[in-house]
Amino acid sequence: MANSASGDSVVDRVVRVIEAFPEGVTSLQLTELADRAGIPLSSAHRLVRQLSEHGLLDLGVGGTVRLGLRLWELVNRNSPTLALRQAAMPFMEDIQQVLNQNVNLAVLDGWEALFVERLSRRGSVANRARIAGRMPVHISSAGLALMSHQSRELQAEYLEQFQDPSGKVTADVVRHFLAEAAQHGYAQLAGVVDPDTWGIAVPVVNGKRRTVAALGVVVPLAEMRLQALVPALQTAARGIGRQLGD
Amino acid sequence: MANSASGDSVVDRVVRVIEAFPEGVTSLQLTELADRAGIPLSSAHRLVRQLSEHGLLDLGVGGTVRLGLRLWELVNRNSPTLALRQAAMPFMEDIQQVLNQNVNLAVLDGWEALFVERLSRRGSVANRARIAGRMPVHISSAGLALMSHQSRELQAEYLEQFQDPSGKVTADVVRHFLAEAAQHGYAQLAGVVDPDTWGIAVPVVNGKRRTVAALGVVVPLAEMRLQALVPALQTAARGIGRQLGD
DNA sequence: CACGTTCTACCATTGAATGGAAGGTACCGA
DNA sequence: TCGGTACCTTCCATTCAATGGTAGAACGTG
Repeated sequence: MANSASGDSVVDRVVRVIEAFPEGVTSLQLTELADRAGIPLSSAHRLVRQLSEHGLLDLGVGGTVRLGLRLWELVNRNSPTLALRQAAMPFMEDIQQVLNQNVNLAVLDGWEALFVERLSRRGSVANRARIAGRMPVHISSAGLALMSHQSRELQAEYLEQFQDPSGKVTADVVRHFLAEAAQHGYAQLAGVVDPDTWGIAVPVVNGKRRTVAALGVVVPLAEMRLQALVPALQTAARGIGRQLGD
Repeated sequence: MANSASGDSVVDRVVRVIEAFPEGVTSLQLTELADRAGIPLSSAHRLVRQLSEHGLLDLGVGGTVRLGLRLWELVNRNSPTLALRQAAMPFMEDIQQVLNQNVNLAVLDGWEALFVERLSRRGSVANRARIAGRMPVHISSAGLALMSHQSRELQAEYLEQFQDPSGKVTADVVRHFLAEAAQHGYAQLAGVVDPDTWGIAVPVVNGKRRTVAALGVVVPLAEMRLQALVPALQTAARGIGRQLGD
């Protein structure tokens, strides 16, 4: 026994500690954290204490561990999506005002759409699609809008490895969706979380003609009017793209 | 020379790498990063590569280093301020709709107010007070609102160490501000970034009667109407506090 | 084409990280 | 009141992972 019996580096462990928090959980007991991260308690304790001395974690009195405010601050100040979000925010507010629907902004990460910003429909009670949430490409309008405007190579690679865990969707179906989205310039899809809602998303293209994000809305089926929604979204998306430069 | 000639641990270095990004800067060259973090280039390179393999950083082709999307995702999913922001968001939108002013939400971290959420006034061009920004307690209405409702001990400790770098404000002046804020139940202060604006903030109190946040607005001097602003803020703040529980 | 700059890879050296064990502390139910 | 359990925290001899000087590769530039 010495520098890690399990053969992982300090960096590995730091990552595992941060990753150990289940989605939406903000605090964990030290023992549970050590357990989840697969680190011996004494090592976990030392590591957590070190990190909390730097403010990346917050080790409370009874062994309660939270992510540190300082970490949140650093990440949000220097976030890779900072410029995107700043450029998009005013346009997203426009959409929110004009259409009065839930508006969201997503980027592609791996084979998933990662939602980086969101504005709720005024008066809406629950806002399901949380910020920093993920959705697989093939079951989100944002994902389809993003993927349908990527390079042929990336799309091929995506379709190559595609496999729907539930077995409901085949690669051919997805291929069809992507082709349709590429042709129309927007993607639409029946809501997954809520069957009575539809998602519509359009690509956001930067100065280099690269699709860097998708701007979308989630609307109740009853209010689904493509003729009204798509032009508004496309206009806003073009505005965002112009702000981005690059 | 061996495990760090400078005598710092791996954890120290991981922290310094993340902290190396200046405010608002999203990408850094490897050499500059190593320089800023005070780490030998070869070590920095190895460390960055390890972190980027886990997605905490993103090491681009030409040695361009960014914070990783995964880090942003993890931090925002499990942020210590998640519950607070979720509880506050609807009320902040109410304020935005009713008063049509910049609305912000801050927590106390050290002797500074850390802004954790923000909604811009509709139609406002520049949104100065960035999210994840900090302001010293004594020159922000949010800071004063927060500090004025902390325990006597903490306030004493704060005033004890207080020193204004610019030398314009004395501890006695701050003491007076705090007393006033505590008495009135809100804090007001002339804008620091912009002399023609005023900040007004009220404390957000959770179920345990602990002041956990401050809800505030920034208004142009011409639209400064305490009679209208304070009751609205206080009502929203009580609503947030009720949602919080604890 | 030579020079400066930056990124990347290698590898012998060594002290920082490891984790079992033992000491605290708080809480519970009998 | 008292044993029992379940945490958190500290200690310290062992040892292997991290270190960083060095050198090569890949640029761009005057």
